[in-house]
Amino acid sequence: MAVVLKGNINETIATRCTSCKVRPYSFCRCLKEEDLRHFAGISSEKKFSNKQVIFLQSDEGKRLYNITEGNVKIYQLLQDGRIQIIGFLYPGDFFGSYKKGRYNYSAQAIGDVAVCEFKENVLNDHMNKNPRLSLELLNMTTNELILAQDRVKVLGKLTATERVANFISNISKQRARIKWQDNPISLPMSRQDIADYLGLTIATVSREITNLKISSTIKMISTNQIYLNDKTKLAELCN
Amino acid sequence: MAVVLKGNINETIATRCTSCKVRPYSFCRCLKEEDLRHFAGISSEKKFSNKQVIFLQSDEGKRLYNITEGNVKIYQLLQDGRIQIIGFLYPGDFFGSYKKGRYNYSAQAIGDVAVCEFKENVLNDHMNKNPRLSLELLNMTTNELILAQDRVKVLGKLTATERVANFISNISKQRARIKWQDNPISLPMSRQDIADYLGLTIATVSREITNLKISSTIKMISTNQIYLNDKTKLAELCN
DNA sequence: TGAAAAAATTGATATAGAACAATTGTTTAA
DNA sequence: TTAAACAATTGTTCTATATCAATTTTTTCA
Repeated sequence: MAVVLKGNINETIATRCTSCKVRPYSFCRCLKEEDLRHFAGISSEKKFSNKQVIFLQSDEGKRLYNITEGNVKIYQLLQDGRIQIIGFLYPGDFFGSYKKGRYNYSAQAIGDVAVCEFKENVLNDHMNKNPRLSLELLNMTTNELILAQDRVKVLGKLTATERVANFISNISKQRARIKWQDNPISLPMSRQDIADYLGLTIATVSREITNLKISSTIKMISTNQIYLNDKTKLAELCN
Repeated sequence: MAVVLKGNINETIATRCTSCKVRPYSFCRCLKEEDLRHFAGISSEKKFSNKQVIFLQSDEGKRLYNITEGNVKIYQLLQDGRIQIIGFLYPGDFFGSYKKGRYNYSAQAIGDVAVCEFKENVLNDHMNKNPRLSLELLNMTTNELILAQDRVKVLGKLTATERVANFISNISKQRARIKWQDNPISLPMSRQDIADYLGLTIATVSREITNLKISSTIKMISTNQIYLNDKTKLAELCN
């Protein structure tokens, strides 16, 4: 926490953006230092606590978000209460896509969360003036698309064992990407969330985790802390 | 076919683009008439026949495609031969996303297909000069992302009945979007393809179609031609 | 046109994972 | 610190869909 001011010290005007720790992983990384002041002006910071709703699928889609702290789950709810978690998002992830004015999913905080909120029309204006920004957002959206397509494969063809192995392996990789400790890993979400994400039930997820323990592919440090004992074995189980 | 020349007749220089019938549905719709000549120069037309491979997942990802005619299936192959079809693409659809230089899926023609092929670096250059283009491609990619996320829900939570109903309903909607006849609809792909798309087996898909016939929700005109008898009932089955 | 091949349908059986339920482990807060 | 509430694990049974297999229908091409 003491290093937060690093880099600001010699600047006349410090903004949220100039000291933002997730900028290297966010779409705004393409902006030049001199653009940041204005950019900070078109967004506002918002905070959410565990289980707080950021928006619902039925809300009018007018705002877009970038995570600066914590994790967010995005999910679709069916009429009869069935839930499908579309994704668990990390710092630097951009979300809030909508169609015909409605969001395509609901979004909820997992633990404490901070986001940058953008008004859709203001951000669009800014992208028109800053072509680099739309190109960067295109790159990020393309990456998200690739992730979604991989999830289609997971849910369409993989067995329960493969899904859970994949899940653990991906979390480790995801954490490495944003320079977090990638072993042991902590799971910020509940077993129910994991089940709703993988298209399984709690019981099946729990049994598969038990199997991974038995084969000593993983070791549980606590319910939500997993040490990857044997990454090779884990990779083999992924498919 | 006689109408192909319509609109070209008074132009000094006709290009593929000026007479292109899918431009209203493609990312290039944002270009001005005077840009088209140059744009036609940076792409080349390619044709494929049924089951011909457009690219494999293992190929070096350097080219991007826009469908001008026919349907394309994109799919991922697992080591042991399992296949998951990620999507069936239509005229106007853009594809070829890749990560770390490799495509994220393989692409194969269904029936006769024509595409515009772009070299990735040339298209990128063009987007830098034409910011409208990256914004348009961002919009299209966002829509694709929304479709992929809906597929996550279908494969993660819907029953076989719901999946097949959804599939038929979506094809009808998709056809309406590009101004094709939306009832009856024709299915350009085989039952095996439908199964690999929905995460089911041929047998299950066949049984579900039979059920839809029995409940007279649909009527089969031929194996690949379906008349939607009762769209309300079909919508109810969707979830 | 008609025989061979391929695709789709339908039937019988098996099974992965769901559903339901009981137990154990972990937080929470008084 | 301890009981109440909640979350996770484990056990048992059930079911939706897979698998295997036999027809039937459609397509291909000689």
